[in-house]
Amino acid sequence: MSPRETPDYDPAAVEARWQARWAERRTNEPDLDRPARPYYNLMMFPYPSAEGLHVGNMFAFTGADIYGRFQRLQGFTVFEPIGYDAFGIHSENYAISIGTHPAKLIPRNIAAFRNQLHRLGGMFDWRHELATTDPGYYKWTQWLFLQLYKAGLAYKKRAAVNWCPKDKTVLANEQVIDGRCERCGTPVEQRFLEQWFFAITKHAQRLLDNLEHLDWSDSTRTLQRNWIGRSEGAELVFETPAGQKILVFTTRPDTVFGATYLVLAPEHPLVETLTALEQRTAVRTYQREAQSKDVVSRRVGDMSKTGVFLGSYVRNPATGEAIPVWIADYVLMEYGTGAIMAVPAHDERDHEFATKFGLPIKPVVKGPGVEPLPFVRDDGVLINSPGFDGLSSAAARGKIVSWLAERGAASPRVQYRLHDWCISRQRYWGPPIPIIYCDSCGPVPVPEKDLPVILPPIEDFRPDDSGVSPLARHEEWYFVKCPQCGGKGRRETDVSDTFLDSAWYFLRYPSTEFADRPFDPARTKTWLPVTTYIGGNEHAVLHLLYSRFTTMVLKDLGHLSFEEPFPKLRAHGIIVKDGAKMSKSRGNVVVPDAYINQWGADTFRMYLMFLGPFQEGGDFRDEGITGIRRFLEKVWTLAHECSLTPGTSSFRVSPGSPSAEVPESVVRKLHQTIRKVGSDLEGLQYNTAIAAMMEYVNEVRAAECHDRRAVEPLIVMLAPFAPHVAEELWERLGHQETVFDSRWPKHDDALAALGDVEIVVQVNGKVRGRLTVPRGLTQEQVVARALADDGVKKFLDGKQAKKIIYVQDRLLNFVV
RNA sequence: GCCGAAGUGGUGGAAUUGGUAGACGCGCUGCGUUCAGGGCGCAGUGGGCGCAAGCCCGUGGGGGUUCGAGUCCCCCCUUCGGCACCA
Repeated sequence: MSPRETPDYDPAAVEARWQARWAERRTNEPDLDRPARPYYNLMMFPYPSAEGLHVGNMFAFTGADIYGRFQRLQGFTVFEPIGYDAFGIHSENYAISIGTHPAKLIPRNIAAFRNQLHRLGGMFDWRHELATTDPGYYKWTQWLFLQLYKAGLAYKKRAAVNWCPKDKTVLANEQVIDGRCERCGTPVEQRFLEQWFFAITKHAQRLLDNLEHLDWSDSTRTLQRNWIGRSEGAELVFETPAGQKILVFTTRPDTVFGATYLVLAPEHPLVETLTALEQRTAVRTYQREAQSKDVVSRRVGDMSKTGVFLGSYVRNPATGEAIPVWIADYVLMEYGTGAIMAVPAHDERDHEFATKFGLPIKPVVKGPGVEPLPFVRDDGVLINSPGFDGLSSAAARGKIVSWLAERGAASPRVQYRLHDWCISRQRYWGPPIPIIYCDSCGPVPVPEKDLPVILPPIEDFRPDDSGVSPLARHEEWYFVKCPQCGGKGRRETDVSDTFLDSAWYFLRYPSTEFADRPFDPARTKTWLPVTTYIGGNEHAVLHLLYSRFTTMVLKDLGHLSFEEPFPKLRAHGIIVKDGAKMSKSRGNVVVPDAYINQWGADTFRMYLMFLGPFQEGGDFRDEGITGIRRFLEKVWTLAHECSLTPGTSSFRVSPGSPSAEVPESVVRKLHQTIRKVGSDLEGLQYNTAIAAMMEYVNEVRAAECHDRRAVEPLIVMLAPFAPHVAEELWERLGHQETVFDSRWPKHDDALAALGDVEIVVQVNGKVRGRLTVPRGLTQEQVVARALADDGVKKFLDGKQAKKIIYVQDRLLNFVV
């Protein structure tokens, strides 16, 4: 049989053809109402920047798409939606910088993204595309706010906030990196504004506990655990002579006998009453300084201790001694009670402060051995603590708290580092928070029937430094009748945080066509929670925590039947270039479109996956891409060289036993490859899966095997990685249906173990020979053969082996 | 400072989880095809010594456990992420 003429592989033509065909045949549109085996394959949606999808996005989406396509070949009905996280400061700032209105810019960016996503060949169900900027979407973001408001989980408070003087807006703590604005790098200042918060701390313990049962990586769970920051300790009461109680939080109640002074945060409400007359000026000056200090110097920059004595004293509940009260900005109002008992002998910060201001240092814990530090940080044995001396720190903690509790001076307490979620943004490009302030009724939620509160089109959307959102300048929008009494009202002018948009988008995807509900109960029951969520580790904390919180609340309110949205999460790594993160300033940004044009999407997809382990990322070097292209060319040729023997036109999962057409070496390698590629795909180890397919191709070529039964399973395995060329070859091999409606080939362990094995023979752990023997020999049989081997004989040198170690079919070691 | 991850050829990275270190790819070298270039094919490619067979060394550094260590234990160094005056 003469091989057919092999046409050139033209990726551009193949890819255009199949993208059109997928759309035409609705290949990627599963039946959402009656799926056989629903599988919700979710990837983190992108923010549509003006630069277009970057290599990092493509890497992430390709890896997630491969996973979805693989699950489909396993027989699942896979729903793989995509959308755009299009509100937010980043979009708005970019619009400002190029002098365009975001309402014009964003649709343009989305169109460009959509185009790129098509070209990448993802298995997206385009019927369910969404954008958070669509009023049909943010109507329900506002609805979500109202549900939290009604449940008492959304509240307003005046709070010190991070203020970026350049972006002229409040930043969430999370948007402050090293005391600087995450976006523009400007040092952040402190301001006080009325802000909307979500009471996420109410669920801190639940968010922490549930982590135990999630199929997430340990590192991601650890990040969340640290972010929630649970500390166990006690609240102790220190009384003033006038009987006022000051509460402090401590994790070290065992050191209370060593508390020689007390420190309040400068903003602490009791500072006023505890300040002695003669200290009033000094205290006020210090308070003013602390407040005007920007967050950089208070939190990060200058860590040297400052403070002022208030001129008054409180009683240490353990010793009964009067100890001085100070204020210092190393004590933070936001954490604990805003007050600490200072134990300079056992805390580094207190030690520094006490040394600087000449305060007494009283050791109450004896550490093990000689201490290199001037203070003992670690647990030890108590001293100078009447009634408790000799106890270990751990034992003393409980006993001292109980002892003080009897006199009402202590109670156990758990403290979290997590703060409530500030969702207010004094900006334009976001969903308006649906609240109306009425002169007589106060704050009134916008009735659900009046949603969405449309973001009004305003020409000058730029923020100014008034601390008030630009929306306040739009008078027709701003002034509104109170929905309760019909009186004069004004709208809330803050918009909500982008993280709120993305905290529920996965609930919307299956239900995008329903205008009258955020998520359809039947669809939600079928598709949620998300089967597998794949995304970047940069969202390990905030997005994932907020989504978990939102889901939890919706469950409590009866809208959902589950409380964890992402039972299975996989995080991918990042793509670097020349060992450094890609960035415009470094000038090492890779523009992916050029690569797709030059090499085709299939080659590009596979190359990205071959760079390194998906979950770790890798270094982008364009030299390597030729290797993938050569591989696809080889597969192309192999498929065309197959003999199309009549009677074998339907797909066979395996060529069966070795035959004249398919030799043993190919059969064995095929089954090994099916096994390896399948388990690698399940574990997202795409780089080694590709290597395994390459090895298989090398084997088939070396054996000069031209049988379709050796090639068809390869095409199926290749399909998740290079869907276009796989479809093309599948069709050319005579199949009518999409390759994605076929099934993953089944491997047979017996066929994967065909033939002889090589056994390594060692003498004293060093390799001295190799034997090719039939599988399954006993130790005696292998030893006999090994002793006949010249190389082995030489090293045994006539000596008797003291010990022989035999690993079946693998290794034999003589110890002499 | 605290928490986490990682250090393997010229290079990106493999290694059945304690059992042949360097799979697969890139690059490089030689040969072939070619007017030439590219492409493709074949062979080689961790370091040292050697004509060769072969021997010795080798997974950041040092020590240990083991018949056997890239893998486990202890100490140290470096890099990258996260948190950071959180009491």
